[in-house]
Amino acid sequence: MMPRSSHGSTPRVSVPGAPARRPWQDQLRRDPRGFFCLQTEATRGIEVRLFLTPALLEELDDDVYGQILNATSFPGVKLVVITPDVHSGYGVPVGCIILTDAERGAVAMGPVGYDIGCGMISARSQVPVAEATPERRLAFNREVTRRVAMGPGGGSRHLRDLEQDEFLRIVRGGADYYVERYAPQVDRTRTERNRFPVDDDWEVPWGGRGRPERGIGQLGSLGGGNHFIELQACLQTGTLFVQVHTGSRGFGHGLATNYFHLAKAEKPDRITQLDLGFFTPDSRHYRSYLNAVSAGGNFAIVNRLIIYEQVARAFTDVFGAPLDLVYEISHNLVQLEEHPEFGRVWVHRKGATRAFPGGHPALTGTMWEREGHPVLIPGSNFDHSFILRPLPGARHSAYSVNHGAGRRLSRAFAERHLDRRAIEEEYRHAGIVVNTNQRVPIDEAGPCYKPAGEVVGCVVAAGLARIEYELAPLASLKGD
DNA sequence: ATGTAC
Repeated sequence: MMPRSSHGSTPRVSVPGAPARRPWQDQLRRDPRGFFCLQTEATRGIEVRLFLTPALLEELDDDVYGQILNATSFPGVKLVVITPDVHSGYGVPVGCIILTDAERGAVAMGPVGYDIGCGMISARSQVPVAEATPERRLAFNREVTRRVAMGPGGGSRHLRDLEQDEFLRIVRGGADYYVERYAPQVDRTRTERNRFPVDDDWEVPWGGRGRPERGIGQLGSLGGGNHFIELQACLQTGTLFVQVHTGSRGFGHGLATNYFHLAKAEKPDRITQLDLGFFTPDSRHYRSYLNAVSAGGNFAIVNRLIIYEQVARAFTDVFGAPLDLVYEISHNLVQLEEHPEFGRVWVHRKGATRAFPGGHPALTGTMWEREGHPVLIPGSNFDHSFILRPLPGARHSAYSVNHGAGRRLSRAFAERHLDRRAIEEEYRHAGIVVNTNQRVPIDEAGPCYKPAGEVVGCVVAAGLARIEYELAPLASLKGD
């Protein structure tokens, strides 16, 4: 039996204090290419493209506007794109893409964030959905819980006591090194990038502010917050899928913290928080920070591969069949790309996912060159997730789409106003097994997120991507 | 996001 759509029953919760109409909305003009455009004195003449439905626009927090203006404030910005899952971040919105000039522009820190390289990995099976009985959903969660550490502070279970030298080889060599040395069975062609290049003369700032060395013992651990592992039913194939969301743990966080303090020391008058931190090419830390992003990105990729292997073992134990990797991709990075309108640019994706359609030069010679690479979009653990394929229209959004449903309720608001018992009962009724005790982290529950179908619908309507697979949650694992 | 602030 195919599970029914769950997102339709996600209750709309009105956000208190949001005025019915905000003046900045009146400055938006509709562009015939399928987005709203904001280009004013306040944006310094920089074009901001907003991919939003009127309803999603209506519910935006007031401070998102201020954060959009922050996003236009970095030196050498050429374009800012807002995705339909946008919500308030720290200084720039989560759900934005910032293009800066590759030769003279800034590489900005906030638009990469603390969780450098955070992203998704998805796998599919040929196991019919009916095999996932309630008992097996719980068994799957138990088997995964045995193999993967979850929650803040969680440590590595499979690369314990890693020597610093070997850790360095991993964060320098990325998936190329990891797969060759540890996991030759993993298909390396199914990652967004196998390895971000790290200069030989760059050194991890061991012992620096942020202490990135705490990441050494964390390879293969999930983390907390919105990181998760999920067993899913695919509506198109009628088979089981699995999806993982995780990032660079204490390593990326430590690197981001370290370089933020260096940026602050350089421009104490201007840079007061990570979100406003940036380096221009004349900074002595410019190349060094880019190396840190590469190393953090490599950690995140390998972290996802390790967890995927463990989840695949759990899956095989419970369902007696293998998982096949679909794709691995980040939504928190800065990468050098060639853009038809803007030339060579640093593309910062903060809660946004790369979306190269078929025919994009960067895909030439890969298995994705005709149809584009898969794009992995999680919904909440009470809602559907999606695997998309980019379309040529994605050139208007800097070859990017959203990264999820987008938060709608703040964690604090959720803790205060959501009814835990009622929510846990809803999950039980929907047959969604949460962890091994059905305890739903309340600040991560379904109502905390926008309806994924509405958000993805906006991306589809704008011609950025098409839906390849829609996935309903069966079992959800979250730390913390 | 994060050995959950300075």
